[in-house]
Amino acid sequence: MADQKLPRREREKLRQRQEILSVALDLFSQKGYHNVAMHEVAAQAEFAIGTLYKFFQNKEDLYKALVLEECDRFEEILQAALAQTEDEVEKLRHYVRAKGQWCRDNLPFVRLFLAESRGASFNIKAGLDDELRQRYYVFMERIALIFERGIKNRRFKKIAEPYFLAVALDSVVDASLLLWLDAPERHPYPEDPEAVLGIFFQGLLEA
Amino acid sequence: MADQKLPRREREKLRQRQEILSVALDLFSQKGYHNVAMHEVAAQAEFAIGTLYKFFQNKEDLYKALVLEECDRFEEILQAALAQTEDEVEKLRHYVRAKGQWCRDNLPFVRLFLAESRGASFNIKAGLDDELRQRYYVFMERIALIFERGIKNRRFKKIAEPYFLAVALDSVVDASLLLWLDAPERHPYPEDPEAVLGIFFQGLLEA
DNA sequence: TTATATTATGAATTAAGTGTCAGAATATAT
DNA sequence: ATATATTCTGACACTTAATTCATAATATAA
Repeated sequence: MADQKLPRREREKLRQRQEILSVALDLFSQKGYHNVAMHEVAAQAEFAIGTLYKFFQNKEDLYKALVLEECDRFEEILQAALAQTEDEVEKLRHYVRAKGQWCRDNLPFVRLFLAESRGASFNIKAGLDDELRQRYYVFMERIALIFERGIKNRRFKKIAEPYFLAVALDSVVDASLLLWLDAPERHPYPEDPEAVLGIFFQGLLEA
Repeated sequence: MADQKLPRREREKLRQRQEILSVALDLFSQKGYHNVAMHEVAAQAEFAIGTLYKFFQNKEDLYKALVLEECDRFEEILQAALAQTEDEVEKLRHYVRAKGQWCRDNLPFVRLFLAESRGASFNIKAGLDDELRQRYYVFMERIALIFERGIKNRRFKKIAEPYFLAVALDSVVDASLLLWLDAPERHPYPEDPEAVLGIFFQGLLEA
């Protein structure tokens, strides 16, 4: 971050912006986008409403900024995890572990995302949905590439299309994290990525 | 349905109720719950607003009725599919096929569900979310039982806990249907349940 | 046919929440 | 210290949409 290079005033502003986003994330994730009034965000962040409108054109704009900036960070972390090794199996392990870790570190956002992300409810015009879906597809292509290379290498059998394998793996990771989120006492956090990957690596059918 | 036993007036009422629910489903699935006004539902269904409030206490109540009744039908169909055979592998095939078929037959509801179901946005107090989650868990237990029996039978290797296998399978089915929904030209409808089940049945790793 | 009961109607009420803007507060420049 | 520019403030205007209820329409009974 080049924050330090900016004049004091600008840095101050950035901090305020972050503060607003952070408060908004908390409130949205607790009560849902539609049940949070701009007044509430303002009050909680200790600004006047008018000030929020200095930073964000409107409520939707605030929400978009929140989601997109959070997703940027998420993607960076996953990229970094994938870059750690060349080995296909290891890449998958890193991916699963990093995704889990990030979710653990960003619970409020995860909750918000689960609650609102698919939300045609107010995103239909916003186009945020499309942007996120697009990003998701692009990322899945990356994971698909790992499977593809693994298949070329003869490390993997081609039990399905690489892209479908990617989406399937990702959705099982989500499912395992969701179980943990919903009932941590019954489904402890899946520390070991093998719990998920085992399903893909080993076949279910007895020979 | 015992509709025929009811006096004419009552049957008429039931039909009206269905009509309202059907219109509401269409509108909600197209524009999202929050972007549909009761006025719109009334207009589309050719009733006065007041009439809607004869049938449903309020908007949320209407939505709940819609979702719960639709889910009832869904569950019935899946139950029926599972009851068709005793063979574990066949049961899984029937399940995957029936779920896909139902989704195909109920696209508007599927869209609505994807858009709103997780929605803490307005369900937090409604408790609908909890009810649906509960039902989901109960249903997953049923699928888990299939895996459990298969493991006991030595038809399946125990590559993971039965319950987790159930949730994983279900989430991969969802993922494959979602791909089709989002981009039917690129990801054709998965007619053959083996496309999904193959991932579970065969292992990915080369021996 | 007339009286009575039931049901449907939609204008009016109420509530909630977004976004504006004139003026207050604060910062910067001279 | 004063003038000027910038930023912050929050009361309020305005919109939107849920719900109510007095009245009209319709059905049923006598």
